[in-house]
Amino acid sequence: MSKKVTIYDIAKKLNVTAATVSRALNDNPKISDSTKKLVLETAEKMNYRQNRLAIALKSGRSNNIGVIVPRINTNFFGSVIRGIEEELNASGYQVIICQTHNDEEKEAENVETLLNSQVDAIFMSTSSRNTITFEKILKKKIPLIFFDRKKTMDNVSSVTIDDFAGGYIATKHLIDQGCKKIAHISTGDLNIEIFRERFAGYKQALYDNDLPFSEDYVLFTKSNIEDGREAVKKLFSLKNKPDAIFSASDFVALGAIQELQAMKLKVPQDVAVIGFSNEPFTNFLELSISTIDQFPLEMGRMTAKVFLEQIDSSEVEKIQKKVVLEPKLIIRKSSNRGK
Amino acid sequence: MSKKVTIYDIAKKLNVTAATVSRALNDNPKISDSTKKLVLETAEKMNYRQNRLAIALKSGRSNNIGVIVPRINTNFFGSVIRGIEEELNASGYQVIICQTHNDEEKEAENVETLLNSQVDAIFMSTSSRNTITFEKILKKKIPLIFFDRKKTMDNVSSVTIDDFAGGYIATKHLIDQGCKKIAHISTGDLNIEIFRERFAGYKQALYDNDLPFSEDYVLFTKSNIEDGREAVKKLFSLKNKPDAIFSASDFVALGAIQELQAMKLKVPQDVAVIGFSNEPFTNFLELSISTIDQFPLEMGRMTAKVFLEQIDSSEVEKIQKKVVLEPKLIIRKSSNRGK
DNA sequence: CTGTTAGCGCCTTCAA
DNA sequence: TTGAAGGCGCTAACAG
Repeated sequence: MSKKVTIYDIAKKLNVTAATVSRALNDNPKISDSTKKLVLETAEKMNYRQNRLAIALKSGRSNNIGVIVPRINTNFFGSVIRGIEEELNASGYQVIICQTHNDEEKEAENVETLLNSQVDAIFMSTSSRNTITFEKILKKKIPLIFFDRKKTMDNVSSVTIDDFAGGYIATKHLIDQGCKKIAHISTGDLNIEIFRERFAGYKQALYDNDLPFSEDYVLFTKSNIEDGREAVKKLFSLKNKPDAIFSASDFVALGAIQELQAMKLKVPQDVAVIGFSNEPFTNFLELSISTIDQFPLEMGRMTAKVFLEQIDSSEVEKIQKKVVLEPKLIIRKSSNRGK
Repeated sequence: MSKKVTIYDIAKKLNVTAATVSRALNDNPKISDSTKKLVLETAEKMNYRQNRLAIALKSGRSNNIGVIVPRINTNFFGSVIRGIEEELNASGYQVIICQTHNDEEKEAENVETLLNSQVDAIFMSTSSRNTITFEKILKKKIPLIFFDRKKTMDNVSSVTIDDFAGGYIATKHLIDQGCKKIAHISTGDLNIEIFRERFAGYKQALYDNDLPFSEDYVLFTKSNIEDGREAVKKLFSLKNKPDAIFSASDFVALGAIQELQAMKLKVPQDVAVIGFSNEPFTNFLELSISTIDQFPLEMGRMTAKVFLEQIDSSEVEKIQKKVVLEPKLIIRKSSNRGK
């Protein structure tokens, strides 16, 4: 009652061959309705369950997709993965999760393992500087799709938001509130495209509105609350203090606000603040935080869709699709001076 | 350069047999150092990568673990999965994620698919009332381990927190603050053990401290902020209004506090509030919310460990281990009246 | 419509 | 120490 039931077992019982059983199970037209029905019934009765491993080995397709993220327990990545899982599951795929903790080596290991597992594609939000790991994937002819933290490469699809636009509209919004001395706190280094883009959007907005750009107003930190507090301490020790902060992270924005309030500065009157990501907590606060929505759920769904389209299409031409979602400005109390 | 390299390819190149290659690759002692070295080098050179599917089919072990949760993009489940992935990855396992959205049918489907995929174990936080799905798993002799939302069954391990204790210490804490009319907002129905336990802990604490229990003070809702607001409206339309609320969800606690403040009631002076889960946002608020920490990361790690121990041990006796973590009371502003 | 055969990539006896 | 052969469970020609 516990050992595995194979198609041979049910073939034996019915005095037919395994091929017949296989055909019946797969709705193959070349089979009589009577035997098909018989097979299906006994399969049910014997509690048969197909072995996807065998099918995978035979067909060369595992129906598994590998997803690599820095870590899974953040709202952003959790939501992206949720979107991926939902979309893919409906098409019969399963999702294998890997975390890198922003470690390049770990990321390379994960890729290696996923390739060994014969995944049909790899979706990733990369933490790597170089691209050799990715070339390994492409060499294997398996689709690689970036989401959020992409790397610009040929033959690779990606789903991102327009981070430049995100940085731009965030900064423009602060300018519209009357701010003239806008600081920017960036998280991570500029090797990561998304942060480089947000920074570029910030600069462009300043430029377009005839505001000077100052190196002193740009800080690079990690993405923790405490980093936000530290950043504010530094910014407000300058002789020429800023009157607004555009943070590339909601957590840093929160820390910044906490520190500003500790310094008895009014938000948004004295200093307007806007974050990035629309983490749920930004809306729970008494002083709710303005931010940029990245639509992680849609990003995940879209990533899955891009893959599904890609495999549906003729293998002849490799499609590479660069989907760019529009970020959305969400104005809340931390930056709203009522125009 | 792109087609799959198998052990046969490298065998051919070396004029040996695939078996020899296999042995070399697996550090089999029965092989000369020279050929082993040669094989390893050419394998490297030819960019050989083992096919885990084939090994899985051969060995009957896929080295994949299925994890089933209601949904992945919450801090709690995200953190549990993170813990699981970290612990398991170190032992060469990969994690396949499935979401149920609290739907029993979906859960059954997920189990079915995972079994077909020959996962070596299933970890789950169940949304089901009945246990027939689980019996299918056990019949297949593959380990089933519950975490958080368990179902009491034989031959099944589980890792949970002591939800009874959680409900108890939360309620006791409110009593210690001088509250006498303590309401309880439960999320989900009482078919889910964790909520039943928290509720039981609440009642026991009242009983032990000679406080009366009243049905009027117990509400069942979903787990959204809005539900918390609604619950408070109901509770405060009673003639005999409560002076404290123990919510089984942080989100509901937040909604409750918002509504209380809207009603011009002081928290914690007029009404003390405590939530459950220690969602990060509870600590970000100006009026930080007291809560019960469930140690999700540890829970995930422990779940993985229980599994690893289980397979290491002799197969003869099925170990079933019921690990119960101690929840921790976290006192913050929403309930702290300074004794 | 059904049976036979072969093979996906690997490991593991059993011989040599 | 190495080779030969069989099989994990399934599907896909190719026959009949």
